[in-house]
Amino acid sequence: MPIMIKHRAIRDALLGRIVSGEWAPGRVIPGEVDLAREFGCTRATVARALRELVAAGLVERRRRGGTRVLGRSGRDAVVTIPIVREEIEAAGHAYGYERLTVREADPPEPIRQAFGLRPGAAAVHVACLHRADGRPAQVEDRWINAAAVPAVRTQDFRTVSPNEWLVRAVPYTRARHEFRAERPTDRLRGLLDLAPDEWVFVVERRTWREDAGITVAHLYNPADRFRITTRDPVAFGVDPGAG
Amino acid sequence: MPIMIKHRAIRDALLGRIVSGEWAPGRVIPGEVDLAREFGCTRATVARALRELVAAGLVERRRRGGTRVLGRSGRDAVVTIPIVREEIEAAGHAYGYERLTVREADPPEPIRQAFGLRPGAAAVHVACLHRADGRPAQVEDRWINAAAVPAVRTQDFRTVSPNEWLVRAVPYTRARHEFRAERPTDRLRGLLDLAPDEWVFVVERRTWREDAGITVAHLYNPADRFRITTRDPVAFGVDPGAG
DNA sequence: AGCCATTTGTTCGTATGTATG
DNA sequence: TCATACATACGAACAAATGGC
Repeated sequence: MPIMIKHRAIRDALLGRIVSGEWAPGRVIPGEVDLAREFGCTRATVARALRELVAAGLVERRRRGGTRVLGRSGRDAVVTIPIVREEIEAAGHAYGYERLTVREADPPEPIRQAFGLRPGAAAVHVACLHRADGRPAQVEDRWINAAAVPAVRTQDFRTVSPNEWLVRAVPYTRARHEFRAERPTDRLRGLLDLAPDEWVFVVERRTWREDAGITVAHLYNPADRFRITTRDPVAFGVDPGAG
Repeated sequence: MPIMIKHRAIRDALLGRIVSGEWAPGRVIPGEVDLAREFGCTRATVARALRELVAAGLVERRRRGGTRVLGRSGRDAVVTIPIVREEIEAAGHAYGYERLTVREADPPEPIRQAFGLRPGAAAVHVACLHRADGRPAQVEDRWINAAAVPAVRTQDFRTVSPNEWLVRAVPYTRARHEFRAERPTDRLRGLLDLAPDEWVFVVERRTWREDAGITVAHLYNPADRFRITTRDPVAFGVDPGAG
């Protein structure tokens, strides 16, 4: 049993009063000096505990106004974007990778806009197929901004998937994702071996480095065997470790 | 122009060195005392800046081992679970609500397990339909644990949707979501006025209070006109406010 | 509108504990 | 073993914002 870490104990004690309803949303809780006296520590320690509750979105603080409990609209959640290779191997299946096509070309209009490229500027397009025990699991369709990532021209992606190459080679500063379901094209239906009426679950991933677009990827998954799950954003609710 | 806040300035300076690639993943960055000397402050201030980078998942710290830059697998993102009424009104449509059924009954096995209920224990089931300008937008199918939320028996949900009633009346401590696409039942196809081959995008939401399950909801959306988007978890990358 | 006490926000310097290479 | 570097905490001081008189 680890010894008690004060700021964490305080944070958890306050958390308990909030989730138990003892301190209802809207209520102003005692000030730092009062809490410091109650818990037998200095203001700085209480402040640190409160700062974590702010980061978790549970309370709001204002000078002079004190610390107020927020109502949890409770709509924020954290998703871990799955990496198909890891998912397949974690499930105990054999991972298979096959590059379908790679070419340098003029990207279509929506992609060009995402990259902020002028017409005629070049980009690299890669399509590939990921398998689990030989069965198609995901089609990856990706554009990479050749201006932002010159090294992409030297890659043929024959054995390394663009996904894995990019995370290693190219740092990015922003990412955005979109989840949706789509009617598959005939090509997708064939590649993924879909049931006649089956749709695809699409994960669209875009990354930027500062303001320059790096890549736009469409990850097509058979909707019958794909899902995305979330977890709570308040990490310390379940894991007190990350302080 | 706000005056410089040291720990924030330091945090951003370090962030810049990381995202620019000057400090590549795997590299051990200078220690707290060195950074404190460089930035002209005390160790505590540097430590606070570094703590935020840890929280953001950009670096890893170990006693004696120092602070190491992490490769961004970059898979964490934040989703805001959409509330159908807000989405519809934000889009400038008229929101319509219709309760379909409400009854107290024995929940099916998967729901019972989620609630941790013994067979025979009662729960309330509600089904309702949300509309945008009269057009069906979402079917909400929900079980509520009557043991954990006794007040649910007094509600008929004729005018207030279970969603909005719950967020007001029942605090929760944990939530989990799952996104997937499904072949609709005939009933759903009719209710949502789906195209003949159209699938539904399902948001499954479960909430708990401590260890007691509160509710399991299935939100069925026409896949043709529904999507979920994410944003970056590193708040200070775009908004320096949340320190 | 303006003053002012209150409360949070930031930083300092110091001290000591703890994991670890 | 032991020096190292992070981790926690203290007490003090001043700055900045702001709600209420």
